[in-house]
Amino acid sequence: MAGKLWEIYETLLERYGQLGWWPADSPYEVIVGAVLTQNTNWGNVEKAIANFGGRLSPQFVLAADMAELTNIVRPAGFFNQKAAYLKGVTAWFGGYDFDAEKAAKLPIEILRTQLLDIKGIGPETADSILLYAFGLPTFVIDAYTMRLCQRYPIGAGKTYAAAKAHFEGNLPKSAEVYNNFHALIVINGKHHCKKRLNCAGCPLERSCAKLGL
DNA sequence: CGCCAGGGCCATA
DNA sequence: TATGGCCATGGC
Repeated sequence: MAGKLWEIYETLLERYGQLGWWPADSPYEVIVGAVLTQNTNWGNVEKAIANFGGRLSPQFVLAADMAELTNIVRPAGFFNQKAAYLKGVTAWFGGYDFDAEKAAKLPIEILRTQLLDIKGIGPETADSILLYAFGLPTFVIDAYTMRLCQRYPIGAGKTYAAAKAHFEGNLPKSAEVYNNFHALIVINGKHHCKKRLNCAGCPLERSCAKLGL
């Protein structure tokens, strides 16, 4: 499995190591974090998670009234929408008895379609849930990944679907690889490949074209 | 003070 | 199908 993509993976791996990633303690917390982090700094998500005060569970979210849930979620921004989104995705998860292993036994395309039908769950949030909560092999394309694709000459395309197809078509179909690779892209994005780029010390700098800024 | 952060919905053409 | 406005907090 040669190619530029694999080179990037190995370069990032050498720098940051295996991350085995998503900062959460349970599949459901991954789901909540995936919604709350939409266009939002992760630090704000942590504040919102902390506001649950150990009560974070599907049962609590379903039972909470909107005013309370909105208040808990407030630090993550877009709180009115996100509180409603959490209700929706949690109700869906209830269809699988809040059991990630049970859900993961279904075909991934079925689950993905179901997730995309939920208001507030778009492609990135759906793929984050499938990969990081359920351990299923789907590649997550986020702002950091698109930015990398724009600046680094790998021909991944411009749309979410094109980039996802490019990554999945040039990597072994492995949830472990997808998980770690996406995590590495995010970590490197936070350190270096931000909107305003910070190339000093970036492990990819030698071969990066810095296209589109 | 302005910019930015691990998106997605909806109206418009 | 492709843009553009909108949603909102907190750190820097």
